[in-house]
Amino acid sequence: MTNSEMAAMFDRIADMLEIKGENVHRILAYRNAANSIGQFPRDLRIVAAEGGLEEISGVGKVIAEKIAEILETGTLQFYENLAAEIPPGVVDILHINGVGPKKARMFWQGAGITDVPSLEAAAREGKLAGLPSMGAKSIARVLEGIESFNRRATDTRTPLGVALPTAERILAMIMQIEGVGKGAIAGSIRRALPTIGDVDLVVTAQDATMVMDIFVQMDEVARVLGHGPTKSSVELQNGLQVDLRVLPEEHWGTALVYFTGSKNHGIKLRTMALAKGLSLNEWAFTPVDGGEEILCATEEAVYSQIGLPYIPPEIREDMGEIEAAQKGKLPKLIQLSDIHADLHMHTVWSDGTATVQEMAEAALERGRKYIVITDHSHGATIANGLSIERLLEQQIEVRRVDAEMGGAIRVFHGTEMEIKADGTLDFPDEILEQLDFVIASLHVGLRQPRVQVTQRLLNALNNPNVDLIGHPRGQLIPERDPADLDMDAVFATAQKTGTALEINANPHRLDLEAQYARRAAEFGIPICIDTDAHRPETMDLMRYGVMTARRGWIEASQVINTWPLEQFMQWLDKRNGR
DNA sequence: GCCGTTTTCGGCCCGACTGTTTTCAGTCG
Repeated sequence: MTNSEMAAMFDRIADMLEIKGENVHRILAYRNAANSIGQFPRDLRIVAAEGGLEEISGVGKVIAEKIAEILETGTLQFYENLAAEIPPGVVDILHINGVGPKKARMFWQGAGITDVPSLEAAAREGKLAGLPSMGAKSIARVLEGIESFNRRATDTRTPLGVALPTAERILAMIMQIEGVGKGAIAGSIRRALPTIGDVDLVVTAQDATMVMDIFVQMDEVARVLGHGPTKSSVELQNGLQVDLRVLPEEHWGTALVYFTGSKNHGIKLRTMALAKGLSLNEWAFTPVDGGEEILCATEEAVYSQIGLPYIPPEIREDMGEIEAAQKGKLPKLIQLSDIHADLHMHTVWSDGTATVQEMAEAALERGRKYIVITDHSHGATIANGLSIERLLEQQIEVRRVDAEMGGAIRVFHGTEMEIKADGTLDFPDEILEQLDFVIASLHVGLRQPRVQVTQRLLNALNNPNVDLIGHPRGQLIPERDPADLDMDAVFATAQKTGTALEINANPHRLDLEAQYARRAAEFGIPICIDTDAHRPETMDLMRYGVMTARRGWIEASQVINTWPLEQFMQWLDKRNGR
């Protein structure tokens, strides 16, 4: 069982305990454990063998024992017992917007409703009307919630690459409204999660009423979920939920911290504030023994009030950032402006849409100082991969373009080579030696058993001609889970060989994802952030890779393609034994 | 169920909006 599958199991336990009406703090404990496990970058089997499960935040004696039972037996008796007691459809009902544990339990035990279709039928046939607190409006709300539930039944979360542009468009529209001062995208988009539950926007205005009225009447709004004086929520036609908060400007700092989250980061800040005798919310710090409120117009002022330096939003996950801040050991995170190169892109030679020349010019326009042309190898038949003959032919063209660019941008020749299903590489060493830069990637056999798929990656790492592993885990967001890789073995090998690992900036990949990138960088493994562009415009997706790297605590010096050209060439020379 | 510069027991962050049992519980973030 993977970490994310185990996290899902603990989340489902929390759901079922909620329906049973268990103690809220016990439920929260399962949720916190699920959250920690889901973000944990190491294989729990190894951690369990080392006896270190209880060192994971939110995992105590009881949950550690449950993890061990899952690892040993493949299942958990506690979970099975709950699942036997509570029909699975009742847990689905809990996930309908507007239905919480109390109503889910009431529908089940009060009316014998055990799945979403029968809830919908009961609502339409008027059978909910007799239940407590189910007036006409509540019934209509349930039906709307079911409609939305069915629409997002396949994937509940939206890729960052879809949510961020939508959020930017809507925020820009709101900023046009008279009286609006500051505005920002907050929540999980600002923290750069690879997938987003809903869009959180915060703006300042002295009079929120007009802002709210315009917001809920936007053209692309499908329905209004809530419409209050400081907070409104809408669902867009594309299914995305957008929450807007409006506050006067003097509350900007506290509001932005509050709505950026994460929840656990915020809880820790509020707990620290309480230790100083201050209650913290989105409006202000309030002394608990009375006295004047302390307003913060900036986020810096909020952190300063708690005695901390500013913490960048991407690492606000309660994953050690507060402790690092206390010790003055926060990383100096990479920025988009640090990027000088793009080392993974495709052209018409394989499955790209532009020529070598056009890609070089597009990269130059974007301020890149050097690039590598890395078309697919012949094993990637579906992508029109290059034979050895075509690869060598392409090299002549790349050299010509490089010369013609006159030094304004350097254009290197490389490949994105298949790691074949049998574990061998697609080009022989004598060919690889003629290339400037070699990426090896998994595209096939991603569902192979753990030992087999891991060994293929280790084979590639152990080849001295391979400089970079492209999108190491092989996930596609949101539709394909990563390969079942032993990442501890991958990191140990990459550390030994000095091979770089990629953060693929394409929002459908974001691979390595942040928690693995963070661990790789801790191992001293070089990181490379690439767009994997198949057309000139997709070079603009670099920002998603940088956001992911920031979320992984990564500094510019750890990223190859922030280096000046000379440093990059020295690194290549050293790898090639020159 | 977790956790500790108040604590190994007794706490566990905080507020907005909605609908309804009209004074507050349920839901959400």
